[in-house]
Amino acid sequence: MEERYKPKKIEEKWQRIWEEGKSFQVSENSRLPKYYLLEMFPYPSGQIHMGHVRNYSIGDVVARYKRMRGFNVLHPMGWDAFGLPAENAAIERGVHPSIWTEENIIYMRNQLKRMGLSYDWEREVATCNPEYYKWNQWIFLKLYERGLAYKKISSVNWCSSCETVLANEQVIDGLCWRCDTPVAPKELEQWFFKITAYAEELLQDLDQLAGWPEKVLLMQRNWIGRSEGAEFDLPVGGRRDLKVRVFTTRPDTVFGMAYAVLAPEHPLVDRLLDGSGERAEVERFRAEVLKQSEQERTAEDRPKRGLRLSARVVNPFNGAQIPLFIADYVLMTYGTGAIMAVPGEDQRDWDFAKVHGLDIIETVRRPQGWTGEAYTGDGIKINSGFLDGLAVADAKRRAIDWLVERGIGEATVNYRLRDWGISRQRYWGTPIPILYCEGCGIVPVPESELPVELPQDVPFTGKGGSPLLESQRFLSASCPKCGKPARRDTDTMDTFVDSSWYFLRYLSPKLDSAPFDPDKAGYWMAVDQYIGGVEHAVMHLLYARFFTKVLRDLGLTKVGEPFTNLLTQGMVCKETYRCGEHGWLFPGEMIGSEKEGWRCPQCGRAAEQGRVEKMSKSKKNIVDPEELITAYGADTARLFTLFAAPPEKDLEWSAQGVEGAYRFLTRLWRFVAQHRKALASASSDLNPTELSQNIRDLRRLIHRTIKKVTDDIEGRFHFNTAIAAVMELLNALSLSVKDEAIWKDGAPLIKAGVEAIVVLLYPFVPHMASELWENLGHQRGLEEIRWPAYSLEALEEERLLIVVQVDGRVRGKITVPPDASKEFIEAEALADPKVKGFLRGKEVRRVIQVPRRLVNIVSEG
RNA sequence: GCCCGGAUGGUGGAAUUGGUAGACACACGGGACUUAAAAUCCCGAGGAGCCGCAAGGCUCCGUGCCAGUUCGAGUCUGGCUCCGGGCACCA
Repeated sequence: MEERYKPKKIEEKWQRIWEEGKSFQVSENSRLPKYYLLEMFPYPSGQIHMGHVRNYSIGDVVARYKRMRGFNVLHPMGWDAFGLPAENAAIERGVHPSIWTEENIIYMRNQLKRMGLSYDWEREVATCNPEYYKWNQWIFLKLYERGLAYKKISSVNWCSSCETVLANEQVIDGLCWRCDTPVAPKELEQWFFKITAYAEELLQDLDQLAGWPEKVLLMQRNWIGRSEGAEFDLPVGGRRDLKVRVFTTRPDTVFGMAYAVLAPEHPLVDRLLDGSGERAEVERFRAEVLKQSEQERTAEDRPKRGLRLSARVVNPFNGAQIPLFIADYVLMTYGTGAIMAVPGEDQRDWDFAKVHGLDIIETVRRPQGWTGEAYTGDGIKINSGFLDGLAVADAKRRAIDWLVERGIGEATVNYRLRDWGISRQRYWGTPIPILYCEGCGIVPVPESELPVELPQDVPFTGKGGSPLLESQRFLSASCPKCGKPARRDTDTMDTFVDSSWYFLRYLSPKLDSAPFDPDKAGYWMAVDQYIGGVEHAVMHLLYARFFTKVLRDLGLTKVGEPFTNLLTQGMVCKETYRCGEHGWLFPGEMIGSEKEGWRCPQCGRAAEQGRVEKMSKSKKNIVDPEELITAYGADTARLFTLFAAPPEKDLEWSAQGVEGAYRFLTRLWRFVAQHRKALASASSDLNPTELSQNIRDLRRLIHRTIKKVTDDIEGRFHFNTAIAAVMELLNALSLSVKDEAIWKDGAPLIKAGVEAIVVLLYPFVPHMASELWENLGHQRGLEEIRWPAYSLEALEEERLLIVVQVDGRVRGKITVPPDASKEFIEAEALADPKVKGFLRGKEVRRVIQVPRRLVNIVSEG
């Protein structure tokens, strides 16, 4: 064994051994219980970043740990390979998206392999391969057959100069990111998946997900946004043929209705106009509203803008004619696109009524001393006709009954969740398998003709709509029904479609007769542990849950929830530097020094140290994992990211922290190298003669460390504290080996301690642990070794330290035998000289004991 | 704006169920080794103050801010401040 730790050499060695030995390939044919571990697959952007290093290091700990616990672990990896950056690279650098993507995958796969991650690479998938996206198309057709895929008009961000659709991130302050032209909405007919058909089930089933973080469940619940209420019609004054259907969650407040509001886009608005003057005003108002984002329109701190129409509507409950408005704070996408407004009991309506000088009628008695504006709490109904005297909940029911009896309304459940728009006017995605025939209309591409492949020969200009429109070969087809010429749909699918079922494709990645093998899904599903960034807490996870339910209803899998346990990891952050004039600076490009201060290379002015932010290219605070691995090795990179913070918290990058992780590994290496010979001759049995106190303490520490590391990995993924415990054990062993007496009687224990460290560290730093294990004389690799057990007997404390408080403040400490009685401990505590001092002249009122920990003596009432 | 989180020494963090705040590590300071430096090893340390020649001992304050519950609060409750994630075409 070499004296020096050479990570490059040993990491290459073990990676080769794992690869040649196919150590991590798994099949369904195992007597062991299955464990499906999944990490969110990366977008192949070019290089892995620290977020990936963190995500996959966490995952690999779990994978290797679970194998040691005797599970048949499926741990796959693949590529979320469709997306905008590839198309941007094509536009900016003239590389074809498929080539750019393929090169990135090759490079990044190599980087992941150099991290020593225990994937079954035989199962790798890339969503941009026709063998994969064929099944996106197949699933689309199944959804279409079931009425779960449909077309409707919706608006997109349109740059009139580039004549193209922009993604939200390509719109900067309302302007096109390429040409600074103001972006305007444009109405297009687009494909939607009817996720709302599953809204109730998606909500209900959250209750089954005990293994998900509470905050994610809450975010999903709020996103789905179920609200119960009523829908009913308001007749338009003097227009027998017209009525406005409104949705409200507060049917009990109908007697407080001061006015009604339509969304400016509401189709009924045009039919309510009186003359060209009003039409022009409405057009002007609509144009203003269109400039605002939905977020701006609904912001509670902005003035609510509205336009009063000449038409009036009738409150069916009391026959009152009330004003009708169009206003920005009512959205066409929620409810019926129209509301009744009750300023007394709704703050938005209250704000609006104040601005427009409208009546405010209170319909719920305010509590004593109420000073607020709109009152949304419970109470007794007033000013409400037949509802007077009822509580809010009863009044809601009575009001709905009243509506139902007269046939003008009904109880409804409304969701904030909207259908999922999947159309994208782009090239680098899955083509939507639909044809348009002049005679037959919309015709799905027959299954037998899938996949509809992306054509290679298209220009990438960033202008003029989807590149697919430029390919005649792609565009023209013949109608499968009548054989006449037909035109292909040129939209491609949202990339969230790809990632909504990839975890199923891993189960049979090469199958060409179905998206996945139902038998294999029966064995592997659901995913036992899913690990990825918090930023996916709502959308990706909701879409994947939706797809799983649809695939279940298609009879392909039995599970209704894809991910049993979820770990959402925090982001990787680092400090930033910027120049007042030239913006963000790379630490490496600054001039000057740490002592005299860093300066901007362009203007020489002092660089301000900005705050710690999420690593991103734009803020120039990225650290390339490649350099890290080259300089220190994969084990150090892994150890640092796992030790610096618990997984769910943000991780702050620290060059010194990396240095520290490396130093620990070096120290461990040196320790084993120095004592290897002595350890080799140590027997593995302890001398049965009486052990000294020091040796008994060391034995307890070893077992306590095994327990601590086990509990930290198993229960809560707190790898930082697990590693800290191992460090403590190494510190203790380092002291022990200096003690002749311990060597004499306890050599086997030192050996057991070193081996425990190596085995416990294997999930974290597998290369180093494997190399040390081999050097300790073991023939079988750690892949075949079981996780160590601890002995309860060895954990037994020989004496307990009890803290003694007087009136809640620590005043003394006593040591007692572990089986000491309450009475004994109380007597000892009261007898402690320091405690006595604090009790002098005071009366003991009561004594509180926490078993094995603490005594609190309360002296005054 | 709305929804969801977070804040603990000079720094990252620990304290798992309301019971010794600061484990482990980094940075720092001191010492050993060395001709010297690096590396390594050992020691110290939350802040303020007090007692003592010294070793050492003692007191108060302290987990973003303000209240509250409790014998006891980093942990629970209410109200704030600041920072971050998501908000439906980034993935």
